[in-house]
Amino acid sequence: MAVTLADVAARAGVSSATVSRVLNGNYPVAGSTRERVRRAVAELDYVVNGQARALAAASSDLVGVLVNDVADPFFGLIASALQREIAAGPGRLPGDGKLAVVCNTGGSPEAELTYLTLLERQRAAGVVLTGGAVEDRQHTAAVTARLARLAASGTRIVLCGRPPLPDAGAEITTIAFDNRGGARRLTEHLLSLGHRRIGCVAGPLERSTTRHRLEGHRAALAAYGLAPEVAAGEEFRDLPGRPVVHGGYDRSSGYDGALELLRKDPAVTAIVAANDTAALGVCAALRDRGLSVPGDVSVAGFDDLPFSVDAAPALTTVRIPLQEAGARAGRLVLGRSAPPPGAMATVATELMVRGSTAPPSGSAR
Amino acid sequence: MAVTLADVAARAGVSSATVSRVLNGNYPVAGSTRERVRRAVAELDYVVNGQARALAAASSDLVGVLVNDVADPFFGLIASALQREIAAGPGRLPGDGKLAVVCNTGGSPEAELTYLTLLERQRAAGVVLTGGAVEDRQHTAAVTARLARLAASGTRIVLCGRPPLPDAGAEITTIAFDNRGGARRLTEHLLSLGHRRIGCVAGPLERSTTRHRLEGHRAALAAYGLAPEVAAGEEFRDLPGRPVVHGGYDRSSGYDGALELLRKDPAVTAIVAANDTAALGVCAALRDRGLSVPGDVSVAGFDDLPFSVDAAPALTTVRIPLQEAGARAGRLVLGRSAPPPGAMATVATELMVRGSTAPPSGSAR
DNA sequence: CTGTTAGCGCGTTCAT
DNA sequence: ATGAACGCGCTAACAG
Repeated sequence: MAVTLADVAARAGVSSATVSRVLNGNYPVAGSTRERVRRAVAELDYVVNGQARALAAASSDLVGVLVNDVADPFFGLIASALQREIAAGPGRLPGDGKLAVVCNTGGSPEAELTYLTLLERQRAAGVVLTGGAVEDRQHTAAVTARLARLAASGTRIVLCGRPPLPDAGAEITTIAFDNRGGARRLTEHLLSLGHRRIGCVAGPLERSTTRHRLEGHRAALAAYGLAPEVAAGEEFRDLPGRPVVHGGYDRSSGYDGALELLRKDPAVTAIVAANDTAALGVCAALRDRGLSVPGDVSVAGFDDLPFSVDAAPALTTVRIPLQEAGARAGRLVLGRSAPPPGAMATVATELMVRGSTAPPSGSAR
Repeated sequence: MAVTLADVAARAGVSSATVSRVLNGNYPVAGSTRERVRRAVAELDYVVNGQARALAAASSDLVGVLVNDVADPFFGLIASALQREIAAGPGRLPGDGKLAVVCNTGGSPEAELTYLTLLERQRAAGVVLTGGAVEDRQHTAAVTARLARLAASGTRIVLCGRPPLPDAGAEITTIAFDNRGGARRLTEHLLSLGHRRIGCVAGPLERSTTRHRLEGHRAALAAYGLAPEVAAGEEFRDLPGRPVVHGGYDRSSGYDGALELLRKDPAVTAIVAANDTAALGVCAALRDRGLSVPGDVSVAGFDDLPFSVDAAPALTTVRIPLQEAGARAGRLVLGRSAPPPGAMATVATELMVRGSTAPPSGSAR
């Protein structure tokens, strides 16, 4: 069996309480005693039992990080920055080191709830939910209820890259991404280049990120008099000459979406993709159709993932400071930094213009 | 405070032991009693305390997955497949659902040991170490010792994408990648195209993956009479006309490495990169130098990550079935599938020839 | 089938 | 400054 506190105590000739005090350093212990205990710990290769400690102290050092897709660098970048931030490191207290638990929901609402249960069961110190939320009334209510309970029991909750949950109380801090503004600037960029027939290969339906990006897109069109303003909650339908199709955030969704878009409107001169990965698929589909980018069709992505600059041509996209956001979420979930006013901060996004967008071929130069 | 077993028991008018039995379903309970307990659980929104359960049952449902870089899709793909495999799912027993804890070591030996301690403290059900190992005598010994102790205390250990640890006993199962064979076939491909001055922008020094890929590279050269066989353990030095530089697995390392390589030997006609991400950096550096790929210089990557096919030109690379390997590691760490003979399996790698490699410009066609 | 009784390993009183 | 004793919430052995 594993070595326990009592073993160490026996070896050091003290009581287990003393060993506990030495280990946690939160109580005065005589120097010589401390030394003896330290030696015994080393000699026995003692490692505290996390569950016993958590049970007795009613606290744990686990921080859950829910992501929609670990294989997607979007989440990887957030998670790695977050993990770096909360791990024990030089210049930080040893007990401060929390263990980030990256949980892959695959975008499934059920998996999300399952993981929240698991984390509640583990009495996690904190939970960070990253990326777009599934906007289903019932699911939102279920998540809200679970998070409220977690928060009530002392678990710190942070939302990173998803909209705030107004009904959950003020205990939940939100770091939102300005997807709407970024999308708007992106479409404005295309419009200013002269594009008028702009298609969207959007993300999954009912995902908050998808909705926000489409809202920004529509706002830009509306500003050019090309689309009616869409009231909140209203659905996004195709407009003549401005088709929209939905898919996932992966390359093949982009590929298929582009083909579908071309079927709907063969005359589009620009395509806005759900994200950079999908944009690569869009480019591939266009290439396979014999269309050049940006000669025949301009293509834009979103997120500015590291590989975007190496695509052919380099992708025009919208940069989200994912690492900064992840690090900040880490500080917030530890309580190391104070929540922003209103428990909510929006991180700015930045338009990155590169080679994949250009004036439409028929435009006067 | 949180609802406890006793609360549920009181509410249902039974003993806590009965509630425990209903929850775990590992003991006969009368149907009517079970129903009453179920109702009480639902009404009270009861969630078991994981630590208490783990403490009492001396087991936990945590599986640690150590990765060198969560932001790198190489690890993301392994981790997501693994997590999918070990999570509770349809057609699996509910208690079977384990929680994968993705731990980001950043390639740091200290972080690796820290996480192993943390996982030991949590009495993890299993630990999977993925990706190349740091080949330092002392560190290897430390890791081996820790893993041996973990294994002895019942934690299942699986190595995925790193070489076996011979001294740790047979309890540790290894899924190795055939980096050596893949690298060899890759360099053979370049040689057969007519390249003779081939540079390497290799991975970090002392990383097992780096060593294996370089060994394969050298083996191919040797087969063409272009390099002396290198004895095991011997260092890799430059050969005339076949320069090697070391860096990380990121894009900027590839970029810098390519520039350094060109300084060492401006006449190289082909460059083998540490992985696909670095290869993109290599291509960018060549482009910035006014060299075309593959016109002036051929470039090859490794891993065949999803974006490789969309690079310009598409990358010739070596495919590793990362998802299959991750899923297999998941099954092994759960004990759901039997270890291979010798506790070690090697997954094959496959050469993917694409547009980034071509005969050298001066070659007779 | 169900209740009672002991711990699991540790933190934390309360004494000393 | 140190030790003894209790309890965290749950499972498992033993009765009944």
